[in-house]
Order: sequence, then structure tokens, then C-alpha cells
Amino acid sequence: MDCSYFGDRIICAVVVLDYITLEVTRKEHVIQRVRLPYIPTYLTFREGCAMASAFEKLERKPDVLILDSCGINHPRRSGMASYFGAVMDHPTIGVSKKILCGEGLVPTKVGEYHELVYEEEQVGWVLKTSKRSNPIIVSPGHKVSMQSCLEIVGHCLKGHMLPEPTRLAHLYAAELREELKAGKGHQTTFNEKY
DNA sequence: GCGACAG
DNA sequence: ATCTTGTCGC
Repeated sequence: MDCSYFGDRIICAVVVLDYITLEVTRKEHVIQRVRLPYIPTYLTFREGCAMASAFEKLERKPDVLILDSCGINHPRRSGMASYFGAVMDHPTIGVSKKILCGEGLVPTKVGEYHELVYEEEQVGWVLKTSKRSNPIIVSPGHKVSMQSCLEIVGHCLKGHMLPEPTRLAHLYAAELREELKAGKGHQTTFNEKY
């Protein structure tokens, strides 16, 4: 899942892929009004409601959810991936492009990775996924081990900076944003259950 | 007080 | 996240 914005609207897009083939199985989305500003370490309160509504639209839930955010690599060990996973009681993994907290060696060769450490504790990984892009941060969200999150994200890589689920959700969210901008937002129906 | 700070 | 042109590299 990933979110994009347009004016005072937030668009949350979710794309489900088959784990073996990485082919898209399902796409859903919701549009809501932005209710809170972005405040570092409190991202869940800005995007959480839209994500919950989008996730509930899936008749069949995926085995694991990858979010564009932090997992346990967070000052309170509760990045949006962890928080959302706990609230929805569903396995999650956090994938981000910048470090919110913690530090680790910088991987330089594709496939290379290092531990992301925060307060003497490993909270994730710094992974080099493509030649030109900066490494990405991978961390356990909820009900996924430190080892598993790395394996799962690694399996979803196709030579791009981001794993396919995140990359495709990002593209879909951007596509929906353009449609809204073009006025094609016929279905002005907001899904604001949360 | 200063700098950092997921999206 | 969003605004924004060209540009370097696969």
C-alpha cells in the first residue's frame, strides 16, 4: 500500500501480487480528506485511516503487507508498518527510502546489506537494491522476523530501488492522483469509515 | 539552543 | 508527500 496526495485529499492505493509470479492479483483504493499534518514519528495518524479503509476493501487479504514506512526502526519502536499491523492484527513489513532513526554501514554493491542499529539494538536493514539508487531501509513491522522481512523483500525485487508491491502501489497511487487532478474523480464517494 | 526528522 | 527541467546511465 502507498498514499499520494492532491489538495486536501489523500489517496491510498493497495496492490496485491502473487508471491511466486509477482503478478498483480488485485487493486483497490480509497480517497479521504486529509485530517492531520505530517509530523515526524506520527505518520500513522495522518495515513492510517485511509490505509485501514483501503485494506478492508480487499475481500481476500494478502499474507503479508508491505508499507512505505518504518517498522520497528522508530523512536518508539512503532513506525506505521508496526502500528498498522498491530491494530489490524496482520503481518507487515516496513520499507522506506530514508532513515528516521538508527545507523548502519552504507552498502555499495547491489545485493549488499547491513544491520540498521538503534540504541544498541538491530531494528532493520540497509539494503542496496539497484546500481544507481540509494539503499532502502527494510524493517519488521508486525509478526514478521528480522530475517523474514529481508528474505521477503529480497524476493520481491526486480532490479528497481523498491520491491514490486511498493513500487506498483506507488505508481497506482500516482495514477489515481492524476485522474483526480483531471477531474475524472466521478466517484467522489469518500470512504471515511475511519 | 541547534540540527534531524518515514511520507 | 508535492513543486519542477534537464540530464546521466542502463
